[in-house]
Order: sequence, then structure tokens, then C-alpha cells
Amino acid sequence: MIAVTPRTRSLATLERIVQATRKLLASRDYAALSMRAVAAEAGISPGAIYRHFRDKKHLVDHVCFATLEEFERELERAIAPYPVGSFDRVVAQGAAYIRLALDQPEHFKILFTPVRPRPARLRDLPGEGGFRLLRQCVADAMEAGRIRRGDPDLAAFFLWSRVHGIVTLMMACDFRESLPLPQSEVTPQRLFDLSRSLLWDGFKPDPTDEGAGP
Amino acid sequence: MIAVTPRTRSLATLERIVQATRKLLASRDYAALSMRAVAAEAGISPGAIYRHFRDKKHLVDHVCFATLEEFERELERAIAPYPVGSFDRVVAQGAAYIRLALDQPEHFKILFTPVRPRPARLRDLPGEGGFRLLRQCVADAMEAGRIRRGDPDLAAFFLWSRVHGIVTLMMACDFRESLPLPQSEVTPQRLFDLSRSLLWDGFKPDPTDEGAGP
DNA sequence: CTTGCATTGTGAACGATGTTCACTATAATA
DNA sequence: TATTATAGTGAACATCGTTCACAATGCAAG
Repeated sequence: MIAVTPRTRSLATLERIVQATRKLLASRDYAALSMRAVAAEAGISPGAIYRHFRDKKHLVDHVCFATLEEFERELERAIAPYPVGSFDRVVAQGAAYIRLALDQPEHFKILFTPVRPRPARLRDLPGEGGFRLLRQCVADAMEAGRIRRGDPDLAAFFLWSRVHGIVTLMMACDFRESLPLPQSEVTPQRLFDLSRSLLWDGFKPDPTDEGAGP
Repeated sequence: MIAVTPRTRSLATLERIVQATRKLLASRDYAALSMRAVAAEAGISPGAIYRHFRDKKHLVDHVCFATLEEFERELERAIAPYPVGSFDRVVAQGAAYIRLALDQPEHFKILFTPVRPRPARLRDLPGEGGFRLLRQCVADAMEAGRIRRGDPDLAAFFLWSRVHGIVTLMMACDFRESLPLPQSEVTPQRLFDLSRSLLWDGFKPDPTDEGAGP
């Protein structure tokens, strides 16, 4: 708690509103989150929220924005142990992305399901939503010759869409009875690991495989 | 229009409810879709809907289920021109997935954003949500030696999560100012094409690239 | 310290939402 | 034609996001 000198009361309730929203958003989705519940949790009346946020959307946006900042800091922490330019550093970021998304599924969903009519510009998001960090990892690994050289932007997008797809797909559908794995292993993390060799080697047939003609 | 003999009226209104829901869902999302609007569009009173569907969620689920069936038929149609076992057949399915998702974004979002508390079991969806079809394409291509041999289930999941990730990511964020491409080219389809070589060749460094030591 | 004022919080209210229910109109059966 | 299960109505309920006149509060000037 930082020592607050001026505007104590207003800042305190604003913070309480944000905390209440975070707490409720952990167990309810956007539609189920009610302004009255937020107000009750924060110990104020519903109308008071509108002294701090224009409407529900802006309130949730604010909370998600803050979450995204933490998200990026967590990503930075996750890759810190791995040497710059290593493939492991790239992998660690993907694994962290999945872990964070599963840790705070409601925040993740709200961040990445377009509640807002127009998509958020990536440049407007803190740290570009982690994209800058990932691109740098990829560029470093390319420069070090650890991964195939090419356009780092495109490769970073490729990798992001890969982990993002795994998470969103598995949040929406239950694959446990559709994949030949023990049910307990059908998790985003496990499939991220299992499919890494496909990412590494590519879909091009193995040169030693003569196939069945042209 | 099939000739209806018995229960004419009830089937007609049920169909009108479904059609009204489809129409409104094309421009409104789940939260903005109101039962009263559906009723008005169908020309009945709001309460009448509840003679046919338990609640709003079941109504939307029904419509999405039907959409998913069409979705799979479209996928089958999209790959039909390409020979069984070819890589093009796999690619065509991915491209069709993206095209269909962008054609009916509201249906797609509702299909794949967990409005329902528990994720839908893939086996319960018609055609397993297209997974069976994709897996078969992959298995055929492996058998023909057109792509690297391996676990077709895992490879199919890999490919699905790839296209799914591209679509959901680009529906949520605007990448136009973050990728070194003409703005008009920053589309899911274009990035799907551009990133194919990464999929094909993999991230393993090119053998001719000596890199910078171990 | 008191006065004035902008800010903050209140509580009732508005319109709209999903859903229910007693009731009526309808279609199919006897 | 009489009976009966079904389909549809319209008013009502609780809840939602949001607004607004008003009261309480905190701060700066006199």
C-alpha cells in the first residue's frame, strides 16, 4: 500500500472497484458480472461506479488492460532463465502463455474475445500484448542460428497463433475422448509439448521416406 | 419446402424461430440477442419461444449445432477437388476453415467461445466439428508419403489449432500496424498462406546454415 | 475557523432483459 | 360435435445497466 496524501478517498474506492471486479471476474464471465455485484463487493452503491468509469465495458477494459501488463511481466520472468538466442527461450514463452491463460481463464477470455465491436489495435496494448517480446526472442534465435532464418515478425505471429489456437480450442472443446492419449494428459501444456517435433521438423516428408511416387 | 401434413403450425413456428435467430445472430452477438427481438422477427410473442426451447442458451445451441453441420459439409465440399492423400487437400481444408469462420463470425464466435460452463465434448458435435475429416486427410497424406509420417491425431490437432489460432487471434486483435505487410494483406487468409513454409520446413535451422557455434 | 465549491456517493427510478404463469385459442382425436 | 393436449398470449417478476436529482464529503480561499 503506497502512502496516499491527496484524494485519498477517491483513489481508495477506485482501487476497491477494480479489486472487486477482478475478484468477481475470476468466477463469472463478462455477461454474468453485474455492476450491482461489483458495487456490493466494493461496499458502495452501484451509481458510484459511474463516477470512475463511463460504463461496464470501460470498467472491464481497464481491469483487462492492467491484467495484460502483468501478463507481459510474467512472460518476461518466464524466459529470463534461458539464454538469449536459444530455442528454449522461445519454447518457455509459449509454455508460459499457456500456463497464464489457464491460470486466469476469465481474464484471458475477456482479453481475447471481442466484446468490443472493433478489435483492439495491438500497438495500443501494453507491450503489444507480448508480441514484441516474442518477436525479439525469435529474432535472437534466428541470429544465433538456433532456428531457421526468415522473417521474425511472421515467425512470431506463427508461434503466437499456435499457442493461442491450442488454448482457445481446448477451452471451447473437450478433446479427451478424441485423442489417443490418457485422459489426464489431454491438456494444452501436454499437447504443446507433444506437437513440438512437428513444429521443429515441419510437415515436409522425411528425406529417407521414398513415399509412393510423385 | 417439404410438404408438411401433421403438426403444420408448430413446425412452421419452430422453423421461424430458428430462422429469426440465425438472422439476428449475424449482426448481434449472444449477449445482444434478445428473446423479444427473436419473437418479433418470428412474428410471435416472447413466451411462445419457451414452448420450443428451454431457454436462450438452448435456442442458440440448437442454431449453432445446425450451423456446425453445414460447416462440416462446406469443408467436405472444399476439399473435394483435391486428390486424396495430397498436401493440397490438407491445405484446402485449412483455407476453408478460415473462410467459413470469417463468413459467419458470429456463429463461429459462439461455437468456440465457451458460453456454456462446460466445454462441449468433441464427440458430441456433428462430424466431431470437422476433426474426423481433417484427421482422415492427414492420415491419407501420411500414407501417401506426402507429409512426414507420424501420429495423425496429433498432426490433425496441430493443424486445427494453427488455423483456429490465426482466426481467433486476428478476430481479437488488429495486427495491421504490427506486421511488415501492406495493411490490406493483413488477413487470416494471407497469413495462413505466408506462414505455410514455416509449417512445411519447420523451425529447425537450415542444414547449410552453420550458425554461431553450439 | 468558516465559507464556498467541486467532487463523490446515494437511492430511487427508467427502460430493457430472460423467464414464468394463468389464461385463451387452436388443432387433432373420439 | 365434444374432448383434450398443445401452441400462443400478455401481463407480471426479478434483475440488469444506466441516469439523475440530491445529500454528504473533502479541500482551498477568505
